[in-house]
Amino acid sequence: MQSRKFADVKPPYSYIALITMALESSPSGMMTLNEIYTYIMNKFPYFKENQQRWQNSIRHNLSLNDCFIKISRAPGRPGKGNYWALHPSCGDMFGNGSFLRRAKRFKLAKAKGDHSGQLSGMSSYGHFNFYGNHPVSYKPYPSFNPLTFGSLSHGLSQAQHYPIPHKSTDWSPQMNYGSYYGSPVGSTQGLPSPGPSSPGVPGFSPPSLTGHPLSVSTFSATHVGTSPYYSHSSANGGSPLGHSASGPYGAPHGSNQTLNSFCSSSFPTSQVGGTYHLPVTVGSHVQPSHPGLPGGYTTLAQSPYSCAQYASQIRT
DNA sequence: AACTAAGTCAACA
DNA sequence: TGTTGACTTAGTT
Ligand SMILES: [Mg+2]
Repeated sequence: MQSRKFADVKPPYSYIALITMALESSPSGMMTLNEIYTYIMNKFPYFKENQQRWQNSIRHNLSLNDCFIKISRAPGRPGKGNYWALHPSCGDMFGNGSFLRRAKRFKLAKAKGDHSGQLSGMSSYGHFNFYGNHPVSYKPYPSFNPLTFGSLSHGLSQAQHYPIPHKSTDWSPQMNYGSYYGSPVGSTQGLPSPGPSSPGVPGFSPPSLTGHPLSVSTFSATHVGTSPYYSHSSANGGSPLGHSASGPYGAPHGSNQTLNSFCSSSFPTSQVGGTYHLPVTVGSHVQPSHPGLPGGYTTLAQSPYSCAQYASQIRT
């Protein structure tokens, strides 16, 4: 009788739930608009149709709701659009047992003057630094010791990480929709699959992407080997990272240099306009394989998440 | 019925 | 791609 096909039934999730589902599935916690589209379409064939309509709604929701934030692309990273992520304090938005209608919206306190960015909701991230729109001075989180990062200039070998767990909502359809996947309630069929692991990149030990993209954390990634990347570069041309090298990196492409790279996002994320920018505090030590040649230091990348971005970029 | 979350259409940057 | 407003639909109280 009901020859209604799976793809004809609208999934029992609001657009906000769908976006959240997509972002949670991302190892980095971030996705571009198009990646969100793709995720939703792949997961729910229903959205293969009427794309103009629902994709408009997706954009509308991203902009309108404070639970979704915009994170700029890493400098020099090609591609269109910014990244989107969950606001680190939006908590569990579906605790009321409905993926269609939340009990309350997640709303930030009204922006007064220019000192907005304060939260109205309870944070589920105890260690999150949030200094959203603070104009000038950054105030580190209590458990964050600025002195920890004083050693940047002599190379960081220890990882300082403030673990902030990824969110992992159980997206199982609710009671009334238990048959959505054509299987008993409680089945995990059709649920978001763990995202692909970040690609490996020479010179970078892939950082573990646990935590929120905006979380303050440091990690180290040491690698010894050939460094084909760090030739002298200007603007954003020479370096595949899109940064200009400031150290004594006159070495020709492909020459043997010992590269000890580390990443350390030591400063709070900044917010300019509505857009968040990841810290640019990643560095590397270069020790030339031939004695006598100077080593050096340069700023290369951003946070672990930026590194992951760069990683996929370099891979190409 | 009032209140509020969510969906649609659409202008515009 | 992203923001915003006007309007509609619909769930909660
Ligand atoms: Mg938003």
